[in-house]
Amino acid sequence: MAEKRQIRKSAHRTGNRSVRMRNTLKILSAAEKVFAEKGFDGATTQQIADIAKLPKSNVHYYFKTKRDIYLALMQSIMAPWLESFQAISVDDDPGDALAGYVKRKVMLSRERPLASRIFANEMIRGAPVLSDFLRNELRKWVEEKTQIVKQWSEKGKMDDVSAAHLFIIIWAATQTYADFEVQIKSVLGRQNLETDDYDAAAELITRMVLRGCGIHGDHKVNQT
Amino acid sequence: MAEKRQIRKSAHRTGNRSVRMRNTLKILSAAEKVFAEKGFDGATTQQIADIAKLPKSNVHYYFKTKRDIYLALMQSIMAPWLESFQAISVDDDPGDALAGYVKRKVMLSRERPLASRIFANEMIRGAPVLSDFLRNELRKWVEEKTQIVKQWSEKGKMDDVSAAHLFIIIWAATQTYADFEVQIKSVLGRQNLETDDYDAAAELITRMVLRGCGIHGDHKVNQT
DNA sequence: GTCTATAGGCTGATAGAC
DNA sequence: GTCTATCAGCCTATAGAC
Repeated sequence: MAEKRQIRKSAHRTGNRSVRMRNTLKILSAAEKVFAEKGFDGATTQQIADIAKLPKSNVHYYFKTKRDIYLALMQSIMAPWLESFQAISVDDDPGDALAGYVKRKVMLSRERPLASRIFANEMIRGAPVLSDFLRNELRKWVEEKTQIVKQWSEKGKMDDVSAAHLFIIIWAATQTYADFEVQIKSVLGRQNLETDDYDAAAELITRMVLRGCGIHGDHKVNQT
Repeated sequence: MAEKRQIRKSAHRTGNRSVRMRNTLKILSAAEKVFAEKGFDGATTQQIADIAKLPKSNVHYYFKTKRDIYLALMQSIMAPWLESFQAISVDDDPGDALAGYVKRKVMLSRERPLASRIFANEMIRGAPVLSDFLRNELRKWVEEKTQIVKQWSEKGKMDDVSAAHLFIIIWAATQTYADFEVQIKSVLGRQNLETDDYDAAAELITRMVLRGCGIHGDHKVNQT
C-alpha cells in the first residue's frame, strides 16, 4: 500500500510538473507578444490569457502577479544577451572578434525580435527592473572590454576608440533591425525581411565598425 | 452698440484663444512625458491631467480622446524629424552632408529625448499611426537619397553602399542616445550625459559612417 | 472655459466549487 | 490543476451645474 501510494504520488507529481511546465511556457510565450507590443503598463493579463488560450485565473495560478510574469520573461530574454557577451578576449584578433559579435547580434535580432522589443521598452521606461543589471554586470563587462580595446590599440591592432561608445553603437545598429522592423521594411520596400537583408545589415555594420576602428583586411566571422 | 459688442466679442475670442493655446501646450507637454514613459496603451489621461495641473475633464474638453492627444503630439514630434531630412543634396560634399546629418540627429536626441522615445514606442508597436508616413514620405525620401548616393559613388566620391541600410544605421546610432539613455549613463558611468558625451558620440558615429562609406579627409559640419 | 459627479467598462487579483 | 463568479479599483469619456 505504501508502494501504491508512492507510485500514485509520483505519477501525480510528474503529471503536475509537465502540465505546469507546458502552461508556464504557453504563458511566457503569450506574454512575450503582449509585453513587446504594449509595454508593461499597456499589457493586460487578459490578453496574455487569451493568446495562451487559458482562463485568466489560470494565469494567476501560475504567476501571482503581472510583474512576476514580466520578471520570469526578462530572465529568459537576458540569457542569450549574456551569452553573446562572452567571446571578445585579448587573445582574439580584434577584426574577427568584432565581426563575429556583430553577426551574432544581428542573428539575435532576427531570431528573437520580441525579446529585443521588450528590452527596448524596459530601457525606454528607465529600466525599473534591469537597473541592477545595468549598474553591475553590464557596467563591469564594458570596463573589461575597455581594457581589451586599450591593449589592442597599444599593440597597434586598432585605433584608440571608446569601447563604451563603440558597443553602444553596435547594440543600437544591430537591435534596430528587431525593434524598428516596420520602419525598416518600409524603407527597404519589403513585405518581410529576408536572409539577404540581415546579411546586408551585418555586412555594412561590420564594415563601419572595423573601418571606424582602423582595422583593415578580411575577417573570418567568430562563431560561438 | 454694434461696435461695443464687436469689441467685447473680439476680446472674448482673443482671451479664449490664448487660454486655449496655453492649456493645449500644457497638455501636450505633459502627454509627451507620459506617452514616452508608458507607451500609448499604458498612458492614462489622469496622469496627463495631473502633470498638466488640470482636471481630467478639462483635458477631455481640449482633446476629445486620448488618441487625439497622441495624434496632435505626433505632429509636433515629426516636424523636426522632417526638417532634419532636408539638406543632403547631390551638390553637397558627401562627407560634409553626412557629418552634418549625424550631428543634427545627435543634437535632436539631446534636445528632445522624449520625442525620440515616443517615436520608438510607435515603431515598436508596429506604427499604427505612422504607417502612412513610413510608406509615403519616408520611403520616398530614402529613394531620393539612394539616387544621390549612387551619383556620389559614380563620381568616385564614396563607395557604393546601400543608402537605406546606411540611414537605418545612422538613425539607430543617433537615436539610441535618447531612447536608451539609462543604459548609456550606466555604461559610461555618468549621472547625466553632458555635452562631451554627445560630442564623443557624434564623432565616433561620424567616423564610422565616413570610413564605412570610403570617404576620407576632414569635413566641416553642415549646419542647417 | 472650469469642474464635480458619474456612467459604464475593463483591470489585476482572489475565493471557493469542482 | 481548472474555472466561474466576483471584488475593489481604475479607466476613458461625458453630462450638466457654474
